[in-house]
This record gives sequence, structure tokens and C-alpha cells, in this order.
Amino acid sequence: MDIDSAAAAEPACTELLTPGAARGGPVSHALSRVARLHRIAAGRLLKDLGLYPGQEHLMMHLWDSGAVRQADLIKAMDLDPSTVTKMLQRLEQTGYVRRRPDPDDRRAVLVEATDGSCSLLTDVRSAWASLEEHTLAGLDPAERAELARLLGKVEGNLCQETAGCPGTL
Amino acid sequence: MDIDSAAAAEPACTELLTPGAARGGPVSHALSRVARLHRIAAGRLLKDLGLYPGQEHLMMHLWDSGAVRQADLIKAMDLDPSTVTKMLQRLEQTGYVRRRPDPDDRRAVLVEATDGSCSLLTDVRSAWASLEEHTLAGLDPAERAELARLLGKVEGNLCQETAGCPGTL
DNA sequence: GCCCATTACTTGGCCGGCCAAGGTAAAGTT
DNA sequence: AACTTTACCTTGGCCGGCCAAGTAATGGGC
Repeated sequence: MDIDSAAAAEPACTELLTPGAARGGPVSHALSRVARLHRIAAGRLLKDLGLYPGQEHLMMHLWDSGAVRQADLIKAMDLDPSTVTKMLQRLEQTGYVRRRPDPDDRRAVLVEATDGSCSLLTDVRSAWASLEEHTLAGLDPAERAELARLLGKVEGNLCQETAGCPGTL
Repeated sequence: MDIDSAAAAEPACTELLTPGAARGGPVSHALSRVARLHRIAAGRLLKDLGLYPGQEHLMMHLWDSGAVRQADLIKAMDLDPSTVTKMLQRLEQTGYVRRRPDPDDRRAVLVEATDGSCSLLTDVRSAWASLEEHTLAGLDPAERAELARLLGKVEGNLCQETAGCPGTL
């Protein structure tokens, strides 16, 4: 076997491994995978609306709150300021969002959904409803509630020490 | 009130909203938030090791499997090929990964963890263990199992029609 | 042997997300 | 009033992730 010459290519730390065992916490793994799949699913539903996953969160918040100071938006969504800035720049360019300086505070910016964006509202809502249903298919109400409850607890855990959790509002 | 002149700045679609109601499925929302927090928590633990969140998945797989064809790696992780290419380029540059052409197939590339990366193994594993514990703090074993089970079901749901699920292997 | 479909990977572009650093304006101190 | 701190936002850089398009090699049909 001349492939034997490639013996130097062995895993190298196989000896250190109990077989098949770098894999860490099962829930963490599952969470990552599920989150990614969920995001992809959201993306598929959203792309027809001209939105990218993540933007719908922001829009929902704007539809709910009307004109808001950008700082409040950032706090409410608990995102990095720079992230929000860029998202808003793109959403503004596509015409779903309008920004104007806050007359009362020349540092601040007021953000609001444009009239044009309102046509999206229904679609986004139904997309999310469909996503929710797709996600939870085959789970009975009790299981759904339990999942929501457990996710809530986990969120609480991860929020602690991570600082700046929106729930702290 | 001169702010009245800004009346045109109203939410614009408030009328269309049952109050406070663009918000979609509660589980989907929770899932997004939890996933983000989880990723951030992972990032904090990983940055000390010189890894970015996501890379540890790849490394774990490599540690488990030894030298692998990149195509298999892609299939196993169920990621976009281009994503894996870039991650590998970065990991190669930081010295955690080695790539060489597959002698049996000149299109293919064999990937493996370097010896140097082996020192990470322990740390990554403990980081994930700690992450898992942090994530699940306050959940008793039954709840943990239930969460894992429910996430599994959800993953199954989201996999269907999304094609190319690793579980299908 | 030739041609075409398939497979394997790369490149470039874009988005969400983070951090770090910068600039401007408001608020607090002295 | 002048100075310092704090708040608000932007810019630039980087990473994971996706898609679309492109190159190169393999393999199947004829």
C-alpha cells in the first residue's frame, strides 16, 4: 500500500481522543444547527419580500413603535450600534425606512417605517406565522409551550453576565 | 405645538395594526434571540483560543475524523462550499489546519487538523462543556432532555424541504 | 476517442453581526 | 464659562454565512 506513505497525515491527536469525542454539549450543537436552519427558512420566506433575515425584526419593531430614536431601537433590539446603522442604511436605500435628525437632540436620529413599507407588514406577518408553523409542526400545544418556556429559561441564563439584555428594560 | 408639523411622521400603518402586533411567532423570536446569545457566549469562550464561533465546529469534526476530503467535510457540516473554503483558508493561515491535494482525485483537497491544533482540543472541549452548562443552568436533567428532544423535532421539521440535511446521511 | 454532464473547489459580492476607533453634541463639574 | 464626561452615531475592518458564476478534473454515453 503506497497510501501508507501518507501515514504522516494521520489525525495526529487521535490518541488523545476517546473515540468520537470532540463533540461537546448536545444541546449547544442542536441549538446551533436549529438556529441556522431556522434562519435559512426565514430567509427563503423573506427574500420574496426583498428582505434579508434580520431586517424583518427591525421592521417589526418599527411598525410597532412608530418613529423612534435610533438609540432606543438599538437598545430594544439589543444589537451593536454599528449593525443597526448599516441595516438602516440599506433599508433606507431600499425605501422601507426613513431617517431624520431629532430636532430635540442634534446627535440623535429618528427612524420610522415608510408608508411604502406598510404593504410588507401583512406579508411579513404571514411569513412569520408560516415559519412558526413550519418550525413547530408536529408539536402539540403542550410541547410548544414547554419549548417556549425552556427557551425562555435558556435566554435568561445567557443574558446574565452578557450585559445589556433587553429584558432588563 | 410646532412638533405638530411632524405629523406626517406618524407610524403610517398604525391603523393596520392590532395594537402591538407585528410580532410573529413567539418561539421563532425566542429561538433567534437565544441563538444569538448562545453564539456570543461561544465567541467569548473561544476568542481566548484564537477561534471565531463556527470554527470550533469545523475543528471538532476534523479532530474526530482525521484527514477528510473537503467535500465530505462540507457534506458533514452541511454548509455552503464557499463558506468552508474561506474558513479553511483562515484556519490554514493561523496554522490549525493543513490542506493537500488528494492524490487520487486531482480536483479534491484533503483536510486535516495540524499537530499544533491538538493543544486546542482540550480547551475547546472544556469551553463547550462550560458553554453547555452555562446554557442549561437551572434546568434539571428532565428539562434538558426534553429541550434536546424538542430541538431535535424542530430540526427535523426545518430539515425537510430544506434539502441536504446531514441527518440524511 | 470525443463530448457532455457531474463533481470539487474557488472567487467575488453581499448581508447580519461583532469590535475598535473616531467625531460631534449634550450633560455634568468645577 | 470652560472643562470633562457621557451619550449618539458612523466608519472601517473582520468573520460566518449565503448565492451566483467560474475553472478544473472526473466520469459516462456514443
